[in-house]
Amino acid sequence: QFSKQWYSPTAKKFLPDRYVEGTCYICGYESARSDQCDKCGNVLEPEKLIDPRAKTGDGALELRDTEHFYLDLSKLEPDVKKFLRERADHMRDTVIGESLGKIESEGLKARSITRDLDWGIPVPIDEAGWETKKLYVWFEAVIGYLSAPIEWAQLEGQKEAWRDWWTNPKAKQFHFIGKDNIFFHTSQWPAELMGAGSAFMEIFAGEEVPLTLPYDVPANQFMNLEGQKISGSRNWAVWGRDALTRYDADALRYYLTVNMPEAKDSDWDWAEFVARNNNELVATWGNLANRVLAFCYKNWDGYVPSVDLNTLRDADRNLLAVIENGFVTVGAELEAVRLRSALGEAMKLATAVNVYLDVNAPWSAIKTDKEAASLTVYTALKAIDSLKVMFSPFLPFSSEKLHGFFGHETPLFGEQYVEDIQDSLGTHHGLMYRGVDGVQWKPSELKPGQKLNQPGPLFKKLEDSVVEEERARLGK
RNA sequence: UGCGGGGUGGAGCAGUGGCAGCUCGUCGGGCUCAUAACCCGAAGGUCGCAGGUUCAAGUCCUGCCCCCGCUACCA
Repeated sequence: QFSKQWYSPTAKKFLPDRYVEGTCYICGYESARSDQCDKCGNVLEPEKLIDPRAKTGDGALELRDTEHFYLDLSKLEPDVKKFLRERADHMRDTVIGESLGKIESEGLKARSITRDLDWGIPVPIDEAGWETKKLYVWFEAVIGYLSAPIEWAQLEGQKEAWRDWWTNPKAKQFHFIGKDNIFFHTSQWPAELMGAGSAFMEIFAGEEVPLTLPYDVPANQFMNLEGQKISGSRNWAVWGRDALTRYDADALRYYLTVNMPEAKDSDWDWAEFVARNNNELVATWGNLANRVLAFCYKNWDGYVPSVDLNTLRDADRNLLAVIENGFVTVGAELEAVRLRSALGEAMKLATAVNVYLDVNAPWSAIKTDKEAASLTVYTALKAIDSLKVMFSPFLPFSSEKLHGFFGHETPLFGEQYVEDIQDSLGTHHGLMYRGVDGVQWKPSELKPGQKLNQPGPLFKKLEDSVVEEERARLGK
């Protein structure tokens, strides 16, 4: 299909609309973008722009025909609608509104999948004129969701392993993205998959099997920084590697999770980071683990109290039942990708253990009734050993550390490592993971009398001065 | 302009037509195992604005205001 596009003979290339500005043919504003006038707000037809010029300074412009490939999504509109309606109940309102809601009000239109760009993946056509064109990133990048697992499976030496996700009807695929990419993941990529139907597997493996469609696209809104949009070029950012030189990964992960823009934009605020780290992560959870382990390590000579499990009191059993139920409630929130809520549920359980300790006061009981104190400490330890698992998706490093304090034989998590990979394109790094056997998402089976390792604080309290230091780094 | 999402105590959020909740902060009390951490209690809200439907509205309807995104041949 052909369309008109502004071309710069000087630069010998087509210019994206956003690089073209001129006089608005509606209100006369002289610095209108070619597709929309910032003065009067009207959407413009780029070819009607008066006195068009390149923002890049590439001389006079002329309107030329350019040919591109299109995905005729309108033909798949009924299929995409059906796909989204089937998922509307478990997908976020923001995502369904932006996808199904929009399609219902505006329809699904054809989209070009090639661009006049000098970088990117070439269009695989040998005719003159196509050598200057490239595949549009959102047409090809999403294919990586399929091709990357296939490559991974081959590297792992289990050629068929990728099929666990792609031809297994029980597989649930989740796409974690930002709100600006909702269309590509809820509509275009599913349309590509549905359009291909079982043809991909027929060509690839000689079987007529369809590929798995996405189950959920839990897109987040945006996170700003100290009230402004994050911008790498202006250094208005929190750089991961840099921040990790000053803060523990789990402290950053905690704040990112509780502040995750699941329903609306949120703001990274350094004062709030410090407050939440100190008042919630350290105080409620870190202190709980530390106070019980330290108390036990000191008074039971480094061992879990050797209690008879049949003598557990009602209060002990009740607490453990509440904690055990957390694997259901936290698990359900995780599955529904309500991560803030999942973490909040786990924190509530940590508070429940703090309350239990306050009521049973083993530091008093130990003076008069060591057996009772043993039961309380054992119960609290077992609860913490379970909570560690519930916190582990959010706070993997501290959970592993805590796991170590308990003296368990196998680690909580497997091992990540980098491997050099050789393929037809050369050598590149592959991020690999060697897992741990068995299901980890289950209540603790802490053995009475188990040997503990010397415990210590899980997290660090942060000084208030951090706030000014970090704010001073911004924008420089 | 059109479409989608958001606007709820000081801060951040949840809320399915039926007594407006949670975390933090604030104030008061308790405890002393713990990183001055933990526990209990209290104060604090005309749910963006204006109408409407209903026995009953934060929730449903209409209009308006503000913020963000999509409406891009940017990723």
